[in-house]
Amino acid sequence: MVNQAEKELFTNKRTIKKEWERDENDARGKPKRFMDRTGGHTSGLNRTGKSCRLRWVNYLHPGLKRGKMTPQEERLVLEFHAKWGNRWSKIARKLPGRTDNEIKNYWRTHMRKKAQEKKRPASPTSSFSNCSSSSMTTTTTNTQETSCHSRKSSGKVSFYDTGGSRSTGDMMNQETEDVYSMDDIWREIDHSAVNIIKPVKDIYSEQSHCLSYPTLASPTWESSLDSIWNMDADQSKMSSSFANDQFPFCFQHSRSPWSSG
DNA sequence: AAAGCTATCAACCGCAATAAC
DNA sequence: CGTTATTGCGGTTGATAGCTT
Repeated sequence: MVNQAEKELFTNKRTIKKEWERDENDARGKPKRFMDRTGGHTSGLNRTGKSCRLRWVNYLHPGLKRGKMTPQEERLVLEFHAKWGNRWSKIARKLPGRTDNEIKNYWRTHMRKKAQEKKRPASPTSSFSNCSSSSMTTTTTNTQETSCHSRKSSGKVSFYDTGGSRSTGDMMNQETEDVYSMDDIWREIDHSAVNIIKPVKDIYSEQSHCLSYPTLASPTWESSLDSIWNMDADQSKMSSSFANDQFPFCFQHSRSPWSSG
């Protein structure tokens, strides 16, 4: 949680450094990596505007939830991933307080776990170690569309890219030998999990474009954050205007507050 | 207690799209 | 209208905490 004084540190880019110094020993106590390998402007910081922005979005944002995913959230991630594949930002918009990065990380861990368990000799209790094992949902078809969407240009193949029937690169081939393939995982999910859980739509109205979560990290920010998390893919096009509306304190300049130029 | 292993998650990379000049 | 800067995104890496042996 970032208090008012901390928020105000963002009022202009010059204060970011202060915030950074303060944050250096933040609650988690983890040392941060301050290397900037992008070679951009750093404004005396070992940070670019870009990395500042990223850190705000993924870590410092007062509306972010902390802690483990709830069973509901896990379910939602699975549901929406089945729908949209690796469209993490889109999924994140449906999960108030969660970032695409967080969801991505979760998914990666999650799928790795699944892969490992699956790889083990068939065990009758084989499932995810958490409740999400029973929360897998129906379709896998859209994952193909997904992977088309991901990595438009580089053609890299991700470990956690659920891949579908996409042509597999070297990495995937390797995985077939070393690790349980994502295709297999999805097949497994298909076979085992259909109808196990109540469809997400029954829990949260999709029409609302957002899940009305009972708690947000910051009540003060709730209303504004709602609109952030409510943003749909198309709405996100308006992100620039959102920036001005939601974070007036940090967007005093017409250009980005993160830029150091 | 120490070493090895695993899980977690913040941050980096690089590309594309968009905005500002 | 071209150039440059910024933002958004998905993929990936690596440090570290915590667990196991």
